[in-house]
Amino acid sequence: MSVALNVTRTPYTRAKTAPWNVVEGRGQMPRSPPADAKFDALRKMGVTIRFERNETIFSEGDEAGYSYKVVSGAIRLCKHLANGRRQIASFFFPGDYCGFLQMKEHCFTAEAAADTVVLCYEQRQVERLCDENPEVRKQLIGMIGTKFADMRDHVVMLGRQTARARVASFLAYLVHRAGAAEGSTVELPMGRQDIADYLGLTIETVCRVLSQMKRSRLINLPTLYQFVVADMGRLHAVAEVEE
Amino acid sequence: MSVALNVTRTPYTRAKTAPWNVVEGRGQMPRSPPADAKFDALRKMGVTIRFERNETIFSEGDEAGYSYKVVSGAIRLCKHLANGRRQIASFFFPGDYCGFLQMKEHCFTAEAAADTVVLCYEQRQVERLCDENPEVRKQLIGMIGTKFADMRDHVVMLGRQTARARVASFLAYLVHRAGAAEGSTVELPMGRQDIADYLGLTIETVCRVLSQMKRSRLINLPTLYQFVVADMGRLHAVAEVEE
DNA sequence: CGATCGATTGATCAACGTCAATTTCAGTGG
DNA sequence: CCACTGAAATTGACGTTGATCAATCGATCG
Repeated sequence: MSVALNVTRTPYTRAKTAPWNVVEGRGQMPRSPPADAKFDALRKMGVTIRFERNETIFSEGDEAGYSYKVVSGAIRLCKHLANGRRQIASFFFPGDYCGFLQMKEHCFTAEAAADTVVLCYEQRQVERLCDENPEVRKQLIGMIGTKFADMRDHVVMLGRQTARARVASFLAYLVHRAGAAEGSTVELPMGRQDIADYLGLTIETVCRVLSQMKRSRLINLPTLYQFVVADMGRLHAVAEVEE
Repeated sequence: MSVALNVTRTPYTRAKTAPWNVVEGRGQMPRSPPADAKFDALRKMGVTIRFERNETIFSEGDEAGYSYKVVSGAIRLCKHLANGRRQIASFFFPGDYCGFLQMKEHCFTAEAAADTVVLCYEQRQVERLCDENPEVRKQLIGMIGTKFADMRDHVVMLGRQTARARVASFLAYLVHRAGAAEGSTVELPMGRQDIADYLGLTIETVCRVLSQMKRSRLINLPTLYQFVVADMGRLHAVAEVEE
């Protein structure tokens, strides 16, 4: 799967292919709220697997035999372009279901954006369960709908927002997903390059915007992988207006 | 739904709200292939409606009581931003199903991008049919999967492609959807502003790129609403490499 | 304590947006 | 059929945002 690229800029940390580390234990449950309802019928069939940051979960072109539910960490779904660039189409956070009904093969690559624990399901079983159980079906369709809405928002962001607005939107989204209040510390599980590749920017631009937001006391960055929003109102203003 | 905007640039042709023109006849079938299989169970319940270019089909915030199948023309699904700009998240072409399972209200606006005929279904009935008939369900889920893949490609385009590459990708997509061969004339049902709003560019940039492609004999533009690709290989090269 | 990798900052540049004319096109009425 | 009109498309001149290139910083790990 890995192709020799004639890259001009520093290549990404090469995503390692996972040796399929099956973990016996059950990972701790998500920090975030995305109401989990009960997905128990599925959970019973899931196998817990741990991935290190940058490990590949599946590659574009692989047969789509499994689907995943994130327990902790984060998954990035991305496409590697011919010129050595990357675009991340989605992140999956704890509670998110990452699967694709009726797909023969994956058209994107999934990698761990941080050290990540997932529950892994056989696709066939998910589909069977879906056929049999209308409740599970509703759940799953609901999730798909949510992802759809998220992706449309992503499209709007990429098409029409400035760099500042994109970063602000992203931070606001993370705060929302974490169910955090103004002033509380929120995890930023992925690296700067991942943020850039999600927002359609360069890592330098992301850094500059974050630094500038920090200087203007809109946010604080206690560590590389955490942030605090001082004023959600202002953050939303930057995210939405920013004309 | 229409809000007074303090717009600086020339406003779009104001989308007229449809007086719900129910048409008795059946529109001519799509020019394009998107293998229709059979959707007959649904077709029976559909009501044919005609919309003029720029008529609103439904607005963001409306109750999601109906779904639509495009017979001819094109629908744009878009978001109107605070600063008077617009981003189109999807186009729906003949054969496409535009509907949203398990959604209380629409989070995007749908408008006719050209004079358009649709089949309109009651959402409740679609869902009931979906519950009862596994075949219809598979069909629908398959369509959703296809739209998902399209949207991911859209994200990649917006995030990582140059203006030239975006226009080339879009034209290639239309050729593909039309099932057209190199050298044959393909319809470009929507206006330039719609193309710009889909590609995340300005109308001026779209015009310049199209003109330049015409000058370099990559494409021809017999009328405003038609184009011919001289060399699909070159078009794909521009769409994908374009580093 | 050095080495390494990711993050940050600065200087410069090019792609695309903005603003401002035309030009073309699709109707409409004589 | 042709002149007139308004809307959309096109083209040009110029400015701004974010990309590129390059150097430095800072944390983690032997």
